[in-house]
Amino acid sequence: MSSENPISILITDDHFVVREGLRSILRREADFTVVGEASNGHEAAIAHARLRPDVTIMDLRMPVCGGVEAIRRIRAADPAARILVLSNFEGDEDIHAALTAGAMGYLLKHSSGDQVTPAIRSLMLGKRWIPREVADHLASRERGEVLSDREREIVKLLVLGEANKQIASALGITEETVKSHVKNILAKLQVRDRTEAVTVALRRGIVHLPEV
Amino acid sequence: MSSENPISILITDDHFVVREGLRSILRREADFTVVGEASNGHEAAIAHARLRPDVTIMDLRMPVCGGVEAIRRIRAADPAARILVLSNFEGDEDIHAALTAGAMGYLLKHSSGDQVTPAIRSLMLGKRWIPREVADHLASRERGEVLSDREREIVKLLVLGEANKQIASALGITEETVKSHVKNILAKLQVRDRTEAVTVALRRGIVHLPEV
DNA sequence: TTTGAAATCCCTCTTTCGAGTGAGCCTTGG
DNA sequence: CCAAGGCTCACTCGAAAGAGGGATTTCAAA
Repeated sequence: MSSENPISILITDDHFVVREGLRSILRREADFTVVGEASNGHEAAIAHARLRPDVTIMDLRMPVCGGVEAIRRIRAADPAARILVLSNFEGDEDIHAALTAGAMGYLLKHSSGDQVTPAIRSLMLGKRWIPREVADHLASRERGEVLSDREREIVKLLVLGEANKQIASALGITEETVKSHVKNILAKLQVRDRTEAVTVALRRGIVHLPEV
Repeated sequence: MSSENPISILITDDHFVVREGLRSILRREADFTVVGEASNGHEAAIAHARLRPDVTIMDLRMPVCGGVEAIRRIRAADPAARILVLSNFEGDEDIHAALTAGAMGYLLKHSSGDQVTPAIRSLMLGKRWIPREVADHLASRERGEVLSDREREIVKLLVLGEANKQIASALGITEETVKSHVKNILAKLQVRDRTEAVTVALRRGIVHLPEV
């Protein structure tokens, strides 16, 4: 808009090509200035503290330190920080985690790309930017039942293929208790068995595949 | 190199930001010309037939039609086509499928980005471009046992959480046969149960999570 | 031709899962 | 205070799953 108030932007993404693409898109706006880049959540938090950008574009799935954790840290240091998530993933859990951590906007990478600029301008006006597509996923989470912390913990072990007995000893509880939790998880996720529970949990972003 | 022989490039990726990033990177080379873009495998095959680019940059996981299928089609129409895969995923199965389909190079998106240009130049010299990181994954596949077509088919159903009985009726075979296959799958993937088999298969790119 | 791998099927046996039911303890929020 | 939900455990029971044996046919490679 006005060249008197350049908008400073910090880009966070572990993919070089994506960072480059964002620079290219943002360059088209005369009042946008990319003041820094980070390739993981840890770097992002440090860079934000130093640069205090008007807007931070944040990927979610990054090595070392994920985007959600970075959002938490940044908002803890600066509650007014404006953070725009740009993620591949549309799991309702990812979306919810990012927004409750303090993100003000959420874009999907496969969206047409002409949304980046208006999203940033929206955040600068103090308004959120949540596309309907994203909001729908969030709504589906509210409708469906939410796993408790303990249940989430169990799902993580289910993903590793652990048997109930092993989960029990890992968590220091009885196998009966594990079975009880698993039963509740199956009901909440509306699946028939633990294997389906794993794929649904992965799709919804409740847990992620272990790296390598 | 020489401005007399501009190298024409087709970009295929479903993410706008990535396409933009590639354009930005390729623009720096005076003899590179991006002649077209495609956002899925189907478009890529059509665009390639029309444009006959010197090099095609290809993502693997795309909606409608995946990259591997696109590579097959393009190479069927033009066996000399030079295709450079640029993928997030490092599952040994993805890598193997792309290379046997006819890809001449394989880059990972999280690589530093300064590899794109040399990779293209390498392909133009008729040489492959397989980073050690990628080659290692490929080697790990060769070491480990490879699933047969039938076993792969069964794994797809395992991912959906189907019970042996349901898999049996879906494939028109006996439950005993399914159990036999599952047993072999567990042995080949070196896992304890079907749930772990699912996560390992997903990590290795043997199967993918169903969309939505 | 022999060898081997893949796919099919069968049988036994043990372990694990998951449904069903119930119950005690603790914390949090009306 | 009390209800609600989360976490814990117990017991039964039928249904799967998986280990461990074989066995057959087919088909392609050595």
